[in-house]
Amino acid sequence: MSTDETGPAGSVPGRLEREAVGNGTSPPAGAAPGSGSPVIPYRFPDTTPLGEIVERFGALDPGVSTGVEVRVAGRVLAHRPQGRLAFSTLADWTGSLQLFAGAGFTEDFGELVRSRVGDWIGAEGEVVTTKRGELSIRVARWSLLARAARGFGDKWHGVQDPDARYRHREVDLWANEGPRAALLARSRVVSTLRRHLEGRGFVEVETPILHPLPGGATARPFVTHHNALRSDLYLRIAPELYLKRLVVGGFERVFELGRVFRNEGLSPRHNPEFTMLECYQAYADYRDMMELVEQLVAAAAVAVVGGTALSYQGRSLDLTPPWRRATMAELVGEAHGCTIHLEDRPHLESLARGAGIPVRGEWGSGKLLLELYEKTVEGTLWDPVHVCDYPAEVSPLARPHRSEPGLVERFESIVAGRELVNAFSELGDPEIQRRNFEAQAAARAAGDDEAMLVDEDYLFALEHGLPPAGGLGLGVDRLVMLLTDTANIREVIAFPTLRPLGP
RNA sequence: GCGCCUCUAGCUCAACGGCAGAGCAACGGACUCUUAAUCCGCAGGUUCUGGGUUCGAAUCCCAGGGGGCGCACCA
Repeated sequence: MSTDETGPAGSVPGRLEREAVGNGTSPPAGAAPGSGSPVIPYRFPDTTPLGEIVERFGALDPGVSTGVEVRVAGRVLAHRPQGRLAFSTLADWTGSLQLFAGAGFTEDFGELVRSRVGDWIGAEGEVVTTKRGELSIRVARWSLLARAARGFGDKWHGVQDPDARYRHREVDLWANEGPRAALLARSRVVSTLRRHLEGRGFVEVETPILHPLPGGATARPFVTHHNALRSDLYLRIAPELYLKRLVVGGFERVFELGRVFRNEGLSPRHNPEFTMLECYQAYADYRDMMELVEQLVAAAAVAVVGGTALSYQGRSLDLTPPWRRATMAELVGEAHGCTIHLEDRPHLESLARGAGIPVRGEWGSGKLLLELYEKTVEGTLWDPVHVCDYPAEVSPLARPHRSEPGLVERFESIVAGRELVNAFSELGDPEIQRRNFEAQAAARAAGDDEAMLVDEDYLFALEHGLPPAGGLGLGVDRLVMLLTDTANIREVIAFPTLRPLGP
């Protein structure tokens, strides 16, 4: 076998046969060992994308011969042999086009007739229209590029079983319409975010994924172990602290687009690993971040759907800047028809009990306000809102509000009832930061296993001076969900986390 | 982690206590303009797994496994 230049796929047809266990398919009878089973080429260069051909020739009259020869490659999505003629639908990632073959003008016509849905094929021929007027390639020569030994699902229904779709995404991508569009949209979103930030002078950086201490968010981490260092490390729950250390180091505008990992339950809106955009801008505050969020989201929307007004899950959604800005206290007051004062704890407590929230004694009035907001307001917000001015006690990394005691300059951007962005005027005072960390550590000691730890390296960095800065974190998967009108986060992740099969 | 629903041929689904079936795919054949091509033929099963009830279980019960949704947690 090692001397056979056609390689294993072409030289050992018997192997194909043994591996074709799925649906009982096997090579055509004509491809028995030694009797000329097709030779798979190592390359098939200089092809024209099918979408380009469709666009160039558009609508022609029936029965036209253009005189233009093209070379194309793709996957057979439908196959309609008809005696001494055969029609196939070939698709690549730019579009699809019909192949038109005939015994009188196509080399190896008999073999082409035996090709199957799912096979990869390269072909050369003239661009024509058939008698019925369909743009086609009149195949003169062709080559099998890969044999599909397994099927791609039902012709009408594709593959519907979610388990099969997510476990075998390669099948899903060919068998169903939506998934490929969703992943391409995701790519456009990421590319747009990156270009937009670079256009504003931001520099993309990469910070560690293996953290000696989890930090930058309240979440349970994944733990792993480094053998040579003989120490446990944590997969990052947020890049925040490292990015701000870069700002201390003089990187005035930084961003990172990357995966973070949180050891929490799965749901249609939560995957254990997800993509977050975080950026930090020196000399800016949280109001500047609101403007940045609006421009980033609007740019992504234009890139994917062509505008900032769209439809999500049957409801219209307008992402056009500027977005509404309201404080958390205002929104909670609106919902309950009263005025909220953070210092009026008995009032907050009675509202919470009225809303059926189990109030815990150790909660401060800030935590009470946050609970009220999350349980009674957040899910009801639809069009975008920047929810501003969070309680200090639930925001250990944000800077105290310039005029409102007990609050910090923090906002979350809520779109379609869900948190899309979390952002602050960054806390640069190392003494306040140390006190906040210590309060978190105390909560952790009291049993809150999502509370933060004291990060001495981060405090050391702050002691060298963090300039005034605004920072934001944006959930990229959720943004893609909004722009592709999908309800399940797994639809916009190529290979979502699934429970492993087997014993 | 808890609750509800679900799992039948490669795929999409019937059969719902009484012989496990259809369409598509695949395989063999016919067919010179098809479009979900059509027509003829052939083959395809641990009904997710293991127990139980019953004369008889895909169907009812119990346990386990995968998935979906909801709750909790969170972005």
